Amino acid sequence: MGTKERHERDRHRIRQGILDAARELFIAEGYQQVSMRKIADRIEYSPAAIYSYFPRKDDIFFALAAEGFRILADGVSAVVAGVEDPLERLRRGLWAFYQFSKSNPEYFALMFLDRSVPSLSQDFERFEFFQTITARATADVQACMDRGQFSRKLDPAAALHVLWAGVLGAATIGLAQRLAPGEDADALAHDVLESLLAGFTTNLGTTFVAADCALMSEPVAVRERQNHA
Amino acid sequence: MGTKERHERDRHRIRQGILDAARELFIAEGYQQVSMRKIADRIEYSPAAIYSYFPRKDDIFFALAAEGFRILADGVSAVVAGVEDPLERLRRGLWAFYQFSKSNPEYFALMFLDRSVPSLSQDFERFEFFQTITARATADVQACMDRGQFSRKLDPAAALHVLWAGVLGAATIGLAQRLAPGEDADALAHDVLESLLAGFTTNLGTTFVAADCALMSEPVAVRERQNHA
DNA sequence: TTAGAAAGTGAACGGTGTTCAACTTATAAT
DNA sequence: ATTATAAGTTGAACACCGTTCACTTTCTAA
Repeated sequence: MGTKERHERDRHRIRQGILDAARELFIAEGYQQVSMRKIADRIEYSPAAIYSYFPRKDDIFFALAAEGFRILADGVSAVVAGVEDPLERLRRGLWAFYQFSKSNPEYFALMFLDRSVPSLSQDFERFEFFQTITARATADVQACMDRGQFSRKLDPAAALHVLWAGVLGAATIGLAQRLAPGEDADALAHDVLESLLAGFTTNLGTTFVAADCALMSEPVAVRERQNHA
Repeated sequence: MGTKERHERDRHRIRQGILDAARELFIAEGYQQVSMRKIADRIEYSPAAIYSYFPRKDDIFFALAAEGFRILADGVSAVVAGVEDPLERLRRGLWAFYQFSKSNPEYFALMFLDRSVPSLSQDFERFEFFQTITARATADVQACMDRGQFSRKLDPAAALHVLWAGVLGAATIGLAQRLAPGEDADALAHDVLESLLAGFTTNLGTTFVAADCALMSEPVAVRERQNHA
């Protein structure tokens, strides 16, 4: 009979309980404040019990990041759905990305900023996120090129990365509160996005390969003179 | 007699020793790995002794971040020195910023990414960095506008923030290794920078105020349905 | 020489991630 | 129904962490 199945269901239920507790702490107080003991308190288990569900604390955050990618992908999809113009689709999708950084700052930081969960770098869920979202977005860039809204010299995948990096930077600044007081993070994100899109209409020979990159590479000598007056 | 002065010198010397030890650990192993006890071991004092020089651990990182801003400002200044063309000055300065993120990743993360040292948000040294560097860079943007290299509709300060955000985003992606394998962070940074500069030549009505920002603001509903199959 | 301040320390507090021998519980086989 | 075995859970411990504080040492100034 289905005792095995019941067992599996129970395990899954507890696993979800751990994730739920972790997520609540994580969203409310941030990555640093989530501890195994706090999670254990919340689910009324001992801290050691968690380790049979998640061998390392990082694995919990890996799972949360996977959730984050799903949430982001859903959000972007929802915003883009039904919009015909590819340029407008790009605009809205990227703006949804920025909005995600505002409404889910902890998720955003975990997914794109934080380097203390190294397993995230070769993420699996991120790969799925890339599949569903970037494939569509790359096609949109291509469509913009075909329609003459973008320069035909662009590499669509590279161009998308550029847009992504720009919005990521604006979101990061907004999040880290590294703006002078009075600056508006929304305006910054908007301007970055529009500037990049405007740049893509230009066909003034941007190569989008690392071609003339070497010319700029003369690295800045910074490691010296760390002691000042 | 100068016993008072000697005392002050001694205190300064030990203070520097603490910073040196912290910096070595910090550069070699990252923010997370620096502990008061490790610093104390290195300078052969007890952990408690540090607290009379730096009341909180954060204060050490605040001081390190101040160093970082000095190093960055010097690096950018050195690269920009002697270059006449304002556009080229911007290009080189921003590229130096990107290079800084590669050669001093821990400094970069501490200064621009990390949110766990909240005192950094209202930094004093950062203010000086803004004074020296952004004043000059803003003037360069203005010069580019005057020469017709940039659209005359730009707000120079806002435009500089946009450039900064773009490069920051590319640097962040390079640092967090959130790129698909095979992608080149240098090429990305280069492309972001050139795309933005290209966008600034366009005068297709980018307002650079949060004006039409509201139109895009329809926030993405993401907080629901966090449980999937 | 001595009073007093300054500097430095050891031990502790409450926290962290993680491990492991032991204990309890529930299943499966006899 | 009893027992052997597996699964699940736990308390205690280990080695860390930032920080505090009573105490000792060291040095200066009177």
